[in-house]
This record gives sequence, C-alpha cells and structure tokens, in this order.
Amino acid sequence: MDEKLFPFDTIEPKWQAFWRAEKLFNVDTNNVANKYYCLMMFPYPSAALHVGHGRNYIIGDAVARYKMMRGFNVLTPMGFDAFGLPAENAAIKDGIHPEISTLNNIRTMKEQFNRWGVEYDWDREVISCLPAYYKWTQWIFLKLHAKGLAYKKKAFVNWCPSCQTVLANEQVVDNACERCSTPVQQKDLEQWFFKITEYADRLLKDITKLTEWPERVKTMQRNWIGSSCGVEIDFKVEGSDEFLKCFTTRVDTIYGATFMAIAPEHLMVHTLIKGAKGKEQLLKEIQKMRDVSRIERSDAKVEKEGVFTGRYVINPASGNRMPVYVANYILMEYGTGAIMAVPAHDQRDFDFAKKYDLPITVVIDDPASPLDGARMKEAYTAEGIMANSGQFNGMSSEKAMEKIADYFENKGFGKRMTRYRLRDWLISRQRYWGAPIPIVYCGKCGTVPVPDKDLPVLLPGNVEFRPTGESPLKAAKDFVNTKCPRCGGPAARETDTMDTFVDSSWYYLRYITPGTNDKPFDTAAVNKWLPVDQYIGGVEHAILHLLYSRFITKFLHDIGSVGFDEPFKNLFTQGMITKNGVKMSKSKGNTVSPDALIGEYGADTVRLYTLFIGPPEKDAEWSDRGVEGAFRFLGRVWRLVEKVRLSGMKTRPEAKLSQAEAGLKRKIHRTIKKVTDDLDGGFHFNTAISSIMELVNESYDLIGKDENACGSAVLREAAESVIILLAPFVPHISEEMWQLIGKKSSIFRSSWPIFDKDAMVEDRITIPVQINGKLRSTVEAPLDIKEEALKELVLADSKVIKWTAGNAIKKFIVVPKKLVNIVV
RNA sequence: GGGCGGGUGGUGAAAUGGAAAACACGAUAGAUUUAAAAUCUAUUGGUCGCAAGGCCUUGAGGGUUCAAGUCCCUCCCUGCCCACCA
Repeated sequence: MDEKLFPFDTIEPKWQAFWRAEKLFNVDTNNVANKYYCLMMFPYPSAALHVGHGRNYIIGDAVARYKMMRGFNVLTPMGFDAFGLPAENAAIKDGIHPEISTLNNIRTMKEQFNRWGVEYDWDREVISCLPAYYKWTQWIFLKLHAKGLAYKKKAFVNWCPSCQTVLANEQVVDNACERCSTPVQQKDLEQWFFKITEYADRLLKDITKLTEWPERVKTMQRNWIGSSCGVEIDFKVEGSDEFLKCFTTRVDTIYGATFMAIAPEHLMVHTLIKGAKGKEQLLKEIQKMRDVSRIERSDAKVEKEGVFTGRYVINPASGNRMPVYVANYILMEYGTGAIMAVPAHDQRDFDFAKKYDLPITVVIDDPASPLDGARMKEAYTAEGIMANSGQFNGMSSEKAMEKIADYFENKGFGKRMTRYRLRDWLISRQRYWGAPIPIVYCGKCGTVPVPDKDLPVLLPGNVEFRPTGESPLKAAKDFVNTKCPRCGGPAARETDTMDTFVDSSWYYLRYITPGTNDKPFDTAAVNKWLPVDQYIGGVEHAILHLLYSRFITKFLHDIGSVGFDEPFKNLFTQGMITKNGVKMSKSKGNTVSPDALIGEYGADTVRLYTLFIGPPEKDAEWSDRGVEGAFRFLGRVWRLVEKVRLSGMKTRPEAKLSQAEAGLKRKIHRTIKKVTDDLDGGFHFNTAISSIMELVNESYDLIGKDENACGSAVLREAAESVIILLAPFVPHISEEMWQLIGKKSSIFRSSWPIFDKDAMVEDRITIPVQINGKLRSTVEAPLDIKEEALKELVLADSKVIKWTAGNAIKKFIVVPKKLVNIVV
C-alpha cells in the first residue's frame, strides 16, 4: 500500500513525545484518591517481540488510557523479569555475558513499547537481575527461612551424565539431553524448597475471595492445590518392626488390597530388599525404573513394570499378607510414595495385577450385575455394595467409607487426613543467571543464613561460561570462599540460585516505592495502592506465577509487611495469537514482527487490529489482511473528521433535526453506551470497535443523503464521539484529530462521554412475529404499546393471517418490546 | 494420563433462552482512473425458484422449552497447560 490515508508517520512520534513531555503516565503515589493500579505481567526480556507479545501491552495500555479518561489516578508501571535460562544458554553458545544480552534486550523492548504508543511510568521501572532488586528477593528468602518455610531436602532432578549438569524439563527431549542426546538420569540432589504446602488450605479457601477472577483460572488453581480427604494407614512389614505408610481416598476398598506398590525412590527400598535373593539384579531393575522421567512414568499408556521385593506387609483389615512390589507407576512425589493396590477397583492396579498374576478380590459389588474377579476385563471404580469385607458386608460403599475410617481410628491402624496434591515449591536451580541463595555453609555452625546487613549476596560478574559442566558459580572461588557470619571461620557459599518465579512473586510491591534501599517497599504506601486493581497477562501463568504470588503475599501479610492477603483484585487473562493455527514462536518460524507493519500502516492500525481481532480472552488467528482493514477504517474516520472540520463554520442549529439526524443522534448515544458497557464489563474491545464502525457508517449515510449534513451539529457530535471513543485504542490519531477539531488539551485529560438516555429512545419499534417458533412476519408498533393492542395489530397482519389460516390459536406469547410467538 | 478451553459462512467473528451470521476481511459486478492504488455503489450461509417466496443451516445424536448457537445428557474433533521455559 503506497498511499497513506493519514499521516501516521508524523503524527505518531509527535504525540509520543508529547505524552512524555506532559508526564501523562507519571503518577504521584501520594495521591491515592481515585487510585487505579493497572498492572501487566512483566516480561522476560526477549530480543524480538512479535505481535503476539504486543497483545498484552496493547490491551493494558487501552485499559490504562480508558481509566484515565474515566477520571482515575492510574498507575501503570513496567519492568523486566530479567533472570532466566535463555540468557544463560545464549552465554554458553555465544560467549556474551547474560547481563549484557539481557540489558540489551531490555533496551530494544522499551523502544518497541514506545513505537506501539504503549506508555508506562518508567520512573518506576523494576529489573529483577539488578542487585537493588534481588537484594530484596534474598531478603524474602531469609524471612521465609527464619520462619522455617525455606528448607532443604533431597529431590530428583534430570541429570545428564555426559554434560555433568542438571537439565530443565524443556532441555529433555525424548528422555535424552537436548544438547548431546545422552539418556537422562534421575539424580537426587539436596534442594531448597519453600513450604507452600503450609499455606495450601488458605490458598484453596481464599479462592472464594477472588470474585473478579476468571472462573477457569480459579478452577485450575483449585485442581492444582487439589485437596483430597482420605485415610493414612500404617501397614506392618512382616518380620520387622517397620511400617509402610499409605494414603488412600478409597478406604472402603481396604479388604480388596492384595498387594502393595512402592516408588523406586522409596527410602524403604534398600531396607526391604536387604538379604533378598538376586539383590544385585533387583537393584539394577529398580535403577532402570528410576532413570525414566516422572512425566513419562505418570503416563497411563506406559507399560506397567515392577519387581517383587520378597517381602510382605499385613493388611490390617483382612489380616492377609500383601506382597510388596517396587513399581514404575508409583511416584515418590505423590502421597507417601506407597500405595495399597486394589486391583478390582483401580485400573492401574488392575493392569499390574494382570501382568504379574496377583489376586483380584472384589470388595465393592456392582448392584446392577455381580462382579467376578477372575473374569473382570477392567476395574470397577464406581460405588456399590460391600462384599468380602468382614463386618462391613452388605453396607453401601459410601457408608462403609466412614465406618471403616472410624474403625481404623479406634484401632489405631490409621487416621483421617486431608492431603493436597500441591507439593512444596522447589526453588533452587543449579544455574548461574539467578539470584544467589543467601546461605553459607560452615564446618562448625552448619547452614547459616546471611545476615540482612550483608545483603545483597552479589552474583559475581567475572565467571567462565564453559560449554558444558556445572554452574559457573561453583568454579568462582572468590564467590564460594567466604567467612561464616556466625563464627568468622572459613565457610562456603551456597552456589544454587533461585527460581525466577521467586523474583516475579513480589515485583508488583516494588513498583510503589521503587527507590527504597533500606527495605523492599514502604508498607504504608503499598497498603494504600494494593491489591492491584487490574492485573493483565497470559493464561499460561494461570497456575504457577499467580499461586506463588498469592503465597508470598500471604506470607508477607503474616509477618506484618503488608496489610492484605490477596495481591490481585481483578485478573484478566488474554488469549494468545496464533498463526497458521499454532502459537507464534521463533522455533516454529511463524512470528509476525510488528516493525514492518508499523512502518507501513502505523502503530494505531496495528493496535486497532490487535484489539479488533476477536475477544481478548480467547486465542486469535493473525491475518495481515485484517490489518489493512483496520488501516482503511482509520482512513475513513480521518476523512469524516476532515469533512466536519472544513464545514465547521456553517454549523446548523440543532433545533431543526431532520429524521435522519435524529436517527444519527440516537446512534451516537447508543454507541457511547455500548462502548462504555463493553469496556466496563470485561474488555470487549472487539465489539466496542465494531459499534464505533457502525456509527461511522451511519455518519457517512447521513452525508450520502444530504451533502449539507457536513455542517450539522449532530454530525459534529458524531465525529467528536468517534474520536473520543476511539482514543484508548488508537491514541495518536485521536489526539491529532482532537486537536484538529479545535480542542486545546490532550484527549486523555478530557472526560469520557456520558450517554443521554433520552436521546437513545425510539418511539416506534419493529417487533418480529413468530408462528410456532418460526419467524413469519414483523409488525411496527409504538414502543409502549399495550399487549391487547399489539395482539390486535399482529392478528390483522396479512402474513399472520396467511400462516394461521384455519388453525386455532393455542397460545399467544408476548415478550414485551422484543417478540411475539403464536402457537397454533 | 490429568487439568482447562474451544467447535457458528470462503475467513476473523457477533448474538441477557427471543429475528443466527452484526462488524470486518475476502470475493464478484459496476462507478471513478491513461493505468494501478485508494475511494464510492451493489451482491455475498446453503438450496429450490423467472419471481413472489419456500425449505435447510451454529461438530454429531438425543432431551427440556411456546422458543435452543445459548440449558441438560451421550459421542466426535481440536487447541493449550502440567512443577528446572517464563
């Protein structure tokens, strides 16, 4: 497209500079009257932003500008989630230090925001990889540690034996290292955890407080935390004083437990197989199971594998001996890492029992057709009538669940408990590019937290990035060797760094008082501005980031650092932009760069199309053709405003409205209402924009009918309304047009239009008439017509007469002001 | 495997249980132009019909209702997320 429909290339830089000079987006946080904290999830600094990334910022910018026009004191800060694996990988590959590449990327991104016309209060910028920020990430770690909520235990990691390094899940491809294709092993390492499970009940319960969150996000969080009520049972190991603990939600099936299955990583494995025949072979088999990643093992399609330990436990209910197997489908991370296997009533146990020829005892019978263990083709998992269960026989399984639990608690075989699927948050990473964990290991004093006054523990800059090997921090002797803060003796620093999710779980607090260097944030100021009024980001963060942020907020609340216990009041999760049906990503080679598009059509066009593409909470397919459509629409608006401006002198008084003008007047006020409702009721930008398009079309219709209409006050009102309603979406061209029609100050300092109810109403309406639910005719009637009069009118209609001919009317349904349905 | 979404024209989509397909893209024809672009006008779910008009149509099949894209049940297809990517 060679021709410019409007001079966007001069308009856009002009207004971007204007907003900066006017400090339009700089907010005084001392002024809390009418505060509105509009927050977008801060991004990982990536070099090449595509239009899919743009959606998040464009939505956020439109919301911020709209709220500004509604008279709010809007805070929209931006920052960067700047630690992370990609920068470190790039350093290994290209030898560029992560800090340099990260800060470069940040610069590029800020230029892009600027070109989009996406504005922030940059005085509040927060960059998580800078010591001024991560000092306080470390401080939060220490606070958690002091409360016993940061602790160390062994956990399994993906380990590449060739590279001698820990692999992220995404670096594991087909159970092999992505770099050298060596099969990945599962290795247990000492790891740092945050005890988020301590907060599981509150995180679950308080979801009900999040009334302004999307239902689907709340459901995902509920399922993720996943509480289940059940009974924990102690099984005595035969010929030993040891017990194996199992948790079950189906204690009603206890009499049908015919074997026990434990995870290959279970701590009791070695005790159990001590002295077993063929122990070496057993160990080899168990190791083989351990070497398969947990994701793969939890797939139900994977063939069940197991080995018999040679030992038995006693079923406390039936007294039967149950052989103990080590099985690949049992995960140490879930429950106790051991299950009582009930083949008749659990499909996975059933598969395993079939394979290893273990007894299948029916204890819950199907009331519809009696079950036979020997002939079953699959497990029966529904409720039923108790069988083979001693004193509980004949009871409903539902009732037996409670009775058996009572019985077990009385006998001391086990106890009721609520377990959560949620596991503690593993926060240590064997990586360089993250906030160092502020811990020192001393030969005399043990694990010693770094005192607050010694923060931050600086990440050393001068390290070697070898293409393979351990975290560069281990080799940085100046960093590792230190003095014990307690006894002053020689000590070694922790070389693990923190998960970047720790950095991002509190950044929204830092924006309020970003410069403070004696505390992470000012509590009083934070309490005035939070919870965040509107949080906007991708649905891919629905679980982890949002859950971690809620956890950290609750913790900070408990130690008195903040006065609220939920950080985000309203949450909006936008869908992603796809191209050719799949998510835009560099690896798939289907990204669309905004730069060329902005060069050709301007930022306003790209913004308008991005908002018009579809409902913002849903995924949307990008089309370059659609961008042209948005461009042509803006050209159409520009020309309309030009016409109105040029005829501005001969404005006719409003008193003599023609019928067409009265129609346009109604349309103006309906549009104002529609756009306002769409923005207030869930950011329906797409339908808001289409209604503005209709208003523009009707304005042209008026000119088409009557050239003199250009000077009409109603048309002028229409043009002004279009400009102001479009302003949040296409800010540059709106400012320009606002100025062209003679307004003196920024459109974002003007107040949002208010619709006039009286101007909206029409005195006559068209009412559809259905016969047996099918549309057959329409009648025109006064708006306030009485039901009787309407009935008369409808029955006199020729089409109605034709369609009802000869049939008796059974029912006459009138939906006031909407529709009539006649049943014959 | 588990969890969460989605399925409506050639395309993106719209529709508090009340006129399915608004708005836009694309397409076709015409106007304008030396020509193109841009602009303007008309048509555009399928089907039968010269027309008037009829019949069909929201992944498939059932149900509730005067009325179902929307509510309920069964099934099919598809996208996304799953703890060391952020």
